[in-house]
Amino acid sequence: MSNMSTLPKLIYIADDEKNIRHLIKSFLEKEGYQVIAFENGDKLFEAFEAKPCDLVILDIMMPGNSGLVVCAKLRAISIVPIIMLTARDTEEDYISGISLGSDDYFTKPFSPVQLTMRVKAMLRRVDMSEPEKNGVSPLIYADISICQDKLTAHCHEKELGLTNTEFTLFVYLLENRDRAVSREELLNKIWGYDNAVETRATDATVKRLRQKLTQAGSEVLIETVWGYGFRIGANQP
Amino acid sequence: MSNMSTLPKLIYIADDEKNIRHLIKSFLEKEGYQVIAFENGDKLFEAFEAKPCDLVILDIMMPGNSGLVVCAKLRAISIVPIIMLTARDTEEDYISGISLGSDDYFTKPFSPVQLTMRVKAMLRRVDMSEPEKNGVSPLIYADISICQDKLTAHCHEKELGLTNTEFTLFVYLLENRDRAVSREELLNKIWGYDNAVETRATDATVKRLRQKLTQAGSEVLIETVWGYGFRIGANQP
DNA sequence: CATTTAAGTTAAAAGATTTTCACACAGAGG
DNA sequence: CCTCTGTGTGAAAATCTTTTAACTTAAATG
Repeated sequence: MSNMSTLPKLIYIADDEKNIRHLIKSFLEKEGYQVIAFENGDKLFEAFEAKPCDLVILDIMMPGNSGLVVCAKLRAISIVPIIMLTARDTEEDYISGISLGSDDYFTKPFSPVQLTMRVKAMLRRVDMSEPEKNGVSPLIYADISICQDKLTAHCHEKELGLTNTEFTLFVYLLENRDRAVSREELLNKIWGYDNAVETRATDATVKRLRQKLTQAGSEVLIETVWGYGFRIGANQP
Repeated sequence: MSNMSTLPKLIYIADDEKNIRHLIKSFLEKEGYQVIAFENGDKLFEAFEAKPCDLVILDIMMPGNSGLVVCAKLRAISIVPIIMLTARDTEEDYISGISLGSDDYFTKPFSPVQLTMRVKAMLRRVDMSEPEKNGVSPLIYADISICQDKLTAHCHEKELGLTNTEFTLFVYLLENRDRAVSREELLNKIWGYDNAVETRATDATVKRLRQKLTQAGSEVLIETVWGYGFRIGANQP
């Protein structure tokens, strides 16, 4: 990363599950952010009043004030980007109806890579609006260019029309272009930490991805590393 | 190794079979890592809470909490790389359905050399992401260069297209370029510790390897040590 | 030399893994 | 509700790898 020269961004997390808290914290710290975790939303709010941060991640289901309440309170005093976490099924419907200012939300179990991508994109965006930086440098590989803000992938001006999973997987492979990635790893990073999907789910997604790449006439290919996983590569046209 | 100047990496292993524990331990220690072995996962987890390590190797079938549970617990508090070991057949199906965060897994009996390679690759990767080291120095011998991250071998820009076994065998010979390696040794290190394959398996693999080397026009050759095994060498062109 | 033992070659069999395809299922949006 | 889309699964088909077994060739030995 080249623009990490400025101050590291500060991120607050609130989740009553110690495990999740740590998981998110370590993932984001690896990206170079400064992360402080709280065991409930009220403590986070207190801290925020004392010292505002650049982004907030809030679990909804927590002792004390619900994440929703904290979100509203935060939103009342700040436009800090907020990401909400919800347990699948339990609150999902409830949430989708309400939108009191969170900028995004994830259902558990979420994909660490996707969460990280989203955080990066959000921070990039606020970073951009303050100075007058114009564009984000897209992720480029051979004839493929990816806009992580728009979540689009282009090949020669043509949109690939990737779905969510495909996009995340593709970006992950691209970011690890210098090595082979195992199926296991993909499962954990893309699908999430306690998923219960078969390993072949990766194959299915890769297959669809390959198809779209081929259709678009890209020279990029997802090579198979037999008995292991995949690796990004390109034809020499 | 040139970048071993930093602190030695710390690796935790949990396996109830004393033999396996020691086998892995000695292999990894020979690579310069600091290794601590535990007889079950719970002890490992305790130790990890007290002092985190850089990589974890977990057997699944163990007294006390299953390796799976420990893996999930670890994953919840850390993104430390985890490698799981499973007995073939016994739990494989069971496993394939579950994937709670291990970064990789091996089925017993596994190849010590491959396990070591994988460990090295993983640690190299995390090592790389912290500072801004760019490339990994490839393993080079004569006109052959090997990228252990991509699992590829090149000769004059040309990919050799080695299979898994071929690759592992080749790397092993290359790393022991200064001596002859017996068939027995290869069988143990590459094929695994309690395999039941015929000795001829090595010959078949070496034959294919030689063929691919010749086809690629490499000057590297695998010499035969009569009545013993093989040794790497090269033509003086 | 003849003999014995080891190594190299093959091709076929056996084994694994990946790819493909069709279908089921769930959520999103009319 | 119904339809559409995105996704995961199962099973067959296609591939790719590895092992085995039979046979040939080469090296040592007396």
